[in-house]
Amino acid sequence: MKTLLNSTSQICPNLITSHIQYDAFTPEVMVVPEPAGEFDPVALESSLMDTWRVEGTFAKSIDSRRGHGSAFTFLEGPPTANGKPGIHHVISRLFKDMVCRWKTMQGHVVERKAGWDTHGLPVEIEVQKQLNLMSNEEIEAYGMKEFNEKCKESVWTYEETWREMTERMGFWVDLDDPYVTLHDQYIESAWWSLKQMFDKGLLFRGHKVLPYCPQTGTSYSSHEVSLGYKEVTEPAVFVKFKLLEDEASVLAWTTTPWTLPGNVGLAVGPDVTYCRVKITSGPSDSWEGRGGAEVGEELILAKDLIGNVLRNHIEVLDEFAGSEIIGKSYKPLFPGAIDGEGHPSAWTIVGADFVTTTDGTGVVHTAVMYGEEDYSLGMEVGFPAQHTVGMDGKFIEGTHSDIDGKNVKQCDDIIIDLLEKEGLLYREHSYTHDYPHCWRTDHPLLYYAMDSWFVRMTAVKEQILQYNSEVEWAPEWTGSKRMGEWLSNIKDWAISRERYWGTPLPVWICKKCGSEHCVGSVEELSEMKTESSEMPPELHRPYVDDITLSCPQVGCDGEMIREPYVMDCWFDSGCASFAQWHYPFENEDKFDGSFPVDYICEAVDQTRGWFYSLMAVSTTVFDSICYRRCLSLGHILDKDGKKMSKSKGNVVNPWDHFNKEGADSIRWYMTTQSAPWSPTNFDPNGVRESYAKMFLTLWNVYKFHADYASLDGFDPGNDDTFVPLEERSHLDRWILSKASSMAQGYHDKFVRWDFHKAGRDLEAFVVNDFSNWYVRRSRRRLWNEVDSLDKHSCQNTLHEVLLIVCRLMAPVSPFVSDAIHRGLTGSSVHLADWPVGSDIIESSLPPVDPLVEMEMELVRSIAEAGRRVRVDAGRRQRLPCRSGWIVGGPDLSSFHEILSEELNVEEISVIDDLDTFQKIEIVPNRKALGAKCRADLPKVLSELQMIDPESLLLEIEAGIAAVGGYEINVSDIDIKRVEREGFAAETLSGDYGDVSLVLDMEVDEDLLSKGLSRDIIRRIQAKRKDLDLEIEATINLSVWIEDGKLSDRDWERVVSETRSEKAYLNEGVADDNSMEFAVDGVKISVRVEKT
RNA sequence: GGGCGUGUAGCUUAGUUUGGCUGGAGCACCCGGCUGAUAACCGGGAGGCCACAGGUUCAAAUCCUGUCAUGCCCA
Repeated sequence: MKTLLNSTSQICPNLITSHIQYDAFTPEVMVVPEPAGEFDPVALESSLMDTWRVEGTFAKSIDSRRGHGSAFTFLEGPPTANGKPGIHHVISRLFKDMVCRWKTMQGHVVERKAGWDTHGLPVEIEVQKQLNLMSNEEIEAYGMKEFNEKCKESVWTYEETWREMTERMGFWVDLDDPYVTLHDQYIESAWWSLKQMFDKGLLFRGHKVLPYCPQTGTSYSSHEVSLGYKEVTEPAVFVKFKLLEDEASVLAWTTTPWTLPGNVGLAVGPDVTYCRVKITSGPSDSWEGRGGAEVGEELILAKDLIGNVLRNHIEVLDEFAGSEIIGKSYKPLFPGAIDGEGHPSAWTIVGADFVTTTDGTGVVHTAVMYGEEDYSLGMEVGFPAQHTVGMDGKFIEGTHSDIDGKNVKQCDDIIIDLLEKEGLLYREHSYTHDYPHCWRTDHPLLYYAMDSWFVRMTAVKEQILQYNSEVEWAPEWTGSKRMGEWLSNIKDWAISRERYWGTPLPVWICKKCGSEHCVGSVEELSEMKTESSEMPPELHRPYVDDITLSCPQVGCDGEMIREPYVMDCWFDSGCASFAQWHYPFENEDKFDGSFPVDYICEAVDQTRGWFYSLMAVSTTVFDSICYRRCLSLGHILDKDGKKMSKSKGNVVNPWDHFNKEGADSIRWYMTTQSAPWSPTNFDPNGVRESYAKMFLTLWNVYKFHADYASLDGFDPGNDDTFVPLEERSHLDRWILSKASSMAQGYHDKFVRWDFHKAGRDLEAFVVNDFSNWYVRRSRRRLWNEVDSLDKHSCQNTLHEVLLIVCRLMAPVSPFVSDAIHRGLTGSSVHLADWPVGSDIIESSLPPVDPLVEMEMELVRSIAEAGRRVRVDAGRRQRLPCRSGWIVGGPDLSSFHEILSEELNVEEISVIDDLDTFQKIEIVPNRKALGAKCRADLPKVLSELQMIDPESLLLEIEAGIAAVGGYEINVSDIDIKRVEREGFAAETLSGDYGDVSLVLDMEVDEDLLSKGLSRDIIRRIQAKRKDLDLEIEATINLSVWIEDGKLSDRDWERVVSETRSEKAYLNEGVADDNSMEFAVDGVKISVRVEKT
């Protein structure tokens, strides 16, 4: 007799050896499977990683598709390797990988170049912390060259960790030839693109108001600002601005008195109501601090705020809309601090929509350089943009003799005194609010207009909106709403940063004539540099800072100096589509073949990040979209829906799962547990569930097949054991058809980005249809040691369905699918074709047979119903029924054998006489009736309930039915058949109509004997399992039965089913080694011994 | 403060586009059954103010308005 190899120590024997040579263009070499062994995902995945490395499977999966000549291009959003990869990186890499693998299997060439984002503030901050350099001065004292060297090193801190994670999770991307934003080639491409913008007149100099720390000389990103909010109490003042050609003053409020010398305008709401009031009494007793107003003095402020602001009795003289005072001039608070020459709007009242009456006076003091709204308003109405404060945080000479050269935050009090002396202060008070502070020095930040370079995105608004609408976004609203809203309020893009580590801004300005020049290549730099300048060893600061250019203006012999900025690192990554190829300096073919890219995928926070910068660059440089499809992923949160953060201690380490359930289980879990764009609450139990349900089940199906195929020497490539579809059993044809329709649905869901739904369907198929029904029903077919058509039929079917399943799941879970595929065919699933096909490859799915699918569905429903019927009738499952009847429905005679086993019924027959067991019921169709009866629906429903169904049906057939005054026809009701009382029966409704199952509840000696034998067999088998016996092992058996009878035939069945070598019935006496149990009052003792 | 998501059983979720039968599954739990079938399987049960409050409608988880919670982006 053949024996099954005990192969628990031998995991996937085909994996490690790489001697098998594959060629995607030769037919697959089928193999006799080896026994599968126990499922050990970590060992399996580790050995597959080795196999892939040795075999070069990734490269082969690409190269083998070159024959079709159809590319699908992917662009990797570059991560920064100076931070550790976390679980959230796994999810985005998963969806990148999944689509690329899928498209590869569809026959496309999918090259995947890795990329690294290596510039930017986070890198500098990291190094500053490391070296304890807390200001720009300290960095410069340390040495910019040395500092940047440190940055360059720091960028690779976690590269190895990233590589390990990437390989371990099975993300196929070319890490050996990545694009790197700090490479000269990459920088040169970025320079080139900036020059395109410059030549189109889209690059300009302006100011950007940023939170700025004068102590460190650094402006801050919003991220850094959020690190340093503190609650502070500061002086706030109500200031009188004396109108020219009018007795009154306009009252304005500010919490930053130091900005008052820079005041150049007052903003009012055009639609806000203002009042002119007259002071009618002196100050109240409760007056605090400095300031005041004379009786008779007139003030203007918003009507709604009079009560909040004023501390004198007043008389309202006039009431008017803000628009009426727009254009009026007032006396500057600090004459001479700002030169208003050429700015007629300076020190006038202007209208602005952002003015509200929620606080202050309804009049907004505007100092152009010290507030973002102030600045944009100033640009709009033509206020002078001049500083009263230097980069050192001190007032510039000539502002006012009392404050010149002094730190602004220390001047609040002096300024208030000055105002008081001039009679310009109405009132002061303390104001408590959250204000950003420098996280390094703890000093308050100043909002300060920094010199900055901009890309004029406002000039290409229409184009970029158009291109955005051409992208296929998943989900749709990321594009139409999130991105669309953002773009419709598009602002010019501030691309310069006053930093050290980044792509240097390639703009030089002539000291003599002031002309600007943007350098677009290394060659151009070399041609234009002055003789005394050296070519830089790399395109970074400080080297490029030292280069001066000869001014190209005709008639100018000036020297050009570089603007000392680096570029926003979003600009770097926004150039990835061409800079990864060093286009246009080389690789023109590669760029042409991959632009616009077919697919990108990142988390949703990239909408305003990389998704935008790519689109901004491609619109301004190429006048084109950059990507055709964009999948925007939801964030990964902890199991309670909270953000993962180190401080909360809820960060999940992917390795915890890599080393436990394996990468495939994480990937499957992440794919199936929610829509890609929905936030994912990461539940470690969910990963375990995926492992236990999907992978364990699939592996055991595979093991079942492989173990017997190995034992039988089944070779799927052997024509002698192949069974044509039409000769296979209904069960085989059913699972093949079911696999086929599932595959088609799976594919359709992939196309619609519904990967989660696709995965759930596949899982349901594997667990419910394939394992719990097909394999369970087929188990005995393979136990048969003799070769038979039926056994071969089953083996071929198992082989074919497993292949379909592996190929469908390969993009999601590339390890287990490959292990099984290699076990079945000797070749990698990643070299196999997508079973559903594509526009370039054929489908390989078996035919769909809707009839057999519908019949089997009914058979399974009947089997389930049978168990319910037994429970209701109190008849245990192992006690057979003599007869069962099926009433109605399609012809299920081909399935009677299955049904009789499932139901434990000796004989299944079909009868037509519905009325023996059934009656009809009328179920109202609410949708149809509601449309017809509207408000009368409840009345009609209750009347319908009263009517005799049989006669109503007759009336409907005759067309004379009416209920509650409404004519009722067939479409208003559904007819349902239900079993009559008193039968052990159940009726099912479905596409096949109504079908009833009726069971015969009679009991006789023969049935009791059969039931008894099943119970005895079951006990013995459990005992065998307890004893850890091999399946082939034989036993010696003794059975004693009291008050019951087992027929000879049933006793023989017990003996053979339990592989008993010696068997004794009612011989000798039961002893301590035997087990006792009772079935239907019959006492039984059993003794099992190993032979 | 603004924009865009999300909120359904203890947990993970389907259903929301297009209103209509008793809101459907899985995990966990309880009862029963079955098993040489795997961390399994089958039948049944318990568990839902469908975040909350209004509105539209004969009818709302679904449409509308507002509120709350949570997440992202912007200020």
